[in-house]
Amino acid sequence: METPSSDASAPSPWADAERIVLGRDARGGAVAVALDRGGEHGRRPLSSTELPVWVSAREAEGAATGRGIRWVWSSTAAWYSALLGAGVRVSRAHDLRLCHAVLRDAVPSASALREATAWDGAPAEAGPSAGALFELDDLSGNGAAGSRRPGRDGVAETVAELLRQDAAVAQAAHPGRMRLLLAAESAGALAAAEMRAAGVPWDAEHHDRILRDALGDRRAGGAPARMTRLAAEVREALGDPALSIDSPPRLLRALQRAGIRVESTSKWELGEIEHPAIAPLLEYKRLARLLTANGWAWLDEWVRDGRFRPVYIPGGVVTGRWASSGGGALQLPRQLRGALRADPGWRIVAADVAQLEPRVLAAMARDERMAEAARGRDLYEGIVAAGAVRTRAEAKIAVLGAMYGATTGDSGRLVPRLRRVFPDAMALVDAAARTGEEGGVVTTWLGRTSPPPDDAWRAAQARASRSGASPADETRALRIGRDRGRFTRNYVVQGTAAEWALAWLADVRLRLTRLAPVDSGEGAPRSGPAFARRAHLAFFLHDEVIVHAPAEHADAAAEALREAAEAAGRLLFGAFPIDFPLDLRISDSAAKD
DNA sequence: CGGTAAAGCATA
DNA sequence: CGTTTATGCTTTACCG
Repeated sequence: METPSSDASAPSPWADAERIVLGRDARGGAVAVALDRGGEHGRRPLSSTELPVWVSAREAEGAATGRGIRWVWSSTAAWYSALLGAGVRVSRAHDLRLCHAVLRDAVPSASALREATAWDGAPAEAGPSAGALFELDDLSGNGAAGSRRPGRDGVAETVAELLRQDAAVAQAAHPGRMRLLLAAESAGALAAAEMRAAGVPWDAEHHDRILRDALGDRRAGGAPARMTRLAAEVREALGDPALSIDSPPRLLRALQRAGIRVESTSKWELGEIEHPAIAPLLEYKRLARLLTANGWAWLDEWVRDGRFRPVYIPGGVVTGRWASSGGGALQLPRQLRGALRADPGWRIVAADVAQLEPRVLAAMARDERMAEAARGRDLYEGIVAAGAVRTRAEAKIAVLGAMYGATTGDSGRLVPRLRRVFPDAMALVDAAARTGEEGGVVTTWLGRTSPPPDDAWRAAQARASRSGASPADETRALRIGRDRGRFTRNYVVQGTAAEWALAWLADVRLRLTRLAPVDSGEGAPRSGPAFARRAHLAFFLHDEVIVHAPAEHADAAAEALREAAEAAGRLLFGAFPIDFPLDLRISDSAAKD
């Protein structure tokens, strides 16, 4: 039930396609409602067996006519996971729950939308350990439907919410940009569901080898060999044979008893100390972290049949970045990247954007000099060449300080030099910080809007502005204000970078559908759904995309990644001369050198 | 005993 | 040449 690939051009994620709403009727069965400009024109009940067949047929028709379909549903995590489980893939969607969250904050005048509070909050979704994806029967009311939020999947409510969202988009500050944002957000949800279904190709034996090399042999009922030995060295050096190293308070007391003057057991504080206990202790902590976070227990829980299946949460971070739940997909240590390994006959095509955030800042601010410094490979070298600072290391610290709001140390000292050379870029982040300090909201390039100040901010400001406020109240209000300023300063940059990355991901996803599937048999993936028989997205991490591709399509996949990056830049910033160069690697694994 | 906070560290 | 943004996860400590 593959959707056919078009020969020449990939479908656009942004196209103004025909919309078909999927919802549930009173008995819980699926219903499709076709909408065009004049309104509803056709309604069709679908049994749980008809649904995937019908969706697949409409999708194929849409591809053939060139106009395409945009599927509108309450939640991609629920509806699309079920369709994928039945082997059906779609090109475009509109995820009402995700788009509701964006519009609610971005268009405060859309009161009908704000009042539809059933759309707030988390989606009904399968738990991370459930393993099984959603069943179609859940959508037709026979399964765990009782546990789902009522009132959101109903077809009337689904159509009503879409109309509220259409009205809200029209009221947005920049409706065109908002449409792009909603399409990007929804495309990201499709990609997340597909990546979960396909899984990250994961070599459990290689992972096990990394663990044994680092930790030593596995011991039943105890810590691995090397950890046990390091722990003994630490106890010996501290003269405390019974010390429990895993307990920070006990460890801290033991360190202090041994005459080591530290206030915490953190590695950056310990790193300053010269004492025979320190080296084995730091090594022990490093290994303990590896064991508990990504050790054999993680492998047993999260890797099955050569695939790691993380749970992505699109839009899970206020800035629009994805979050994850279970599996820790967004915190995979670099040490384990080598276990992300292609199937036999396949390749890992890994791409990441060099210095995405400052490039995005240059483009948003229309800062020509900063864009010039960014042209080519390394933005930090460009900043040195522009004369702002003397070395690449200084440039990096200065740029991070500018985007994070550093005020102290070398970072804070270097930021003013950046301000002299790139006044437009700095004015943008400085203004965002000022707005945040004053309690205002800021928006990304496409219009995602930061949350309003929280209760702590309002309470602190209120206390400080009373007559008779103490100096302590004023200091506290100032500090909380600055904290919020650093948040909004970073929000506009991190959020716009997330938009660029979503646009990139969405475009890559559809470009890859141009590549033909490979036959089962030799070179076919070891496991996974039918759509994963061709080059497919395997991993996404803020500014990095990994594609799993048949060896013969690896170069084409790399080209798709490059073309999509260029397209994303043009989509967001038009003709403004900013480029987004990629680090591209084609290899058997995702290990970095 | 169960739920939550905090520490600490991994990622961008 | 620095610790400033956003997260998730595991462990221990602590509270009712």
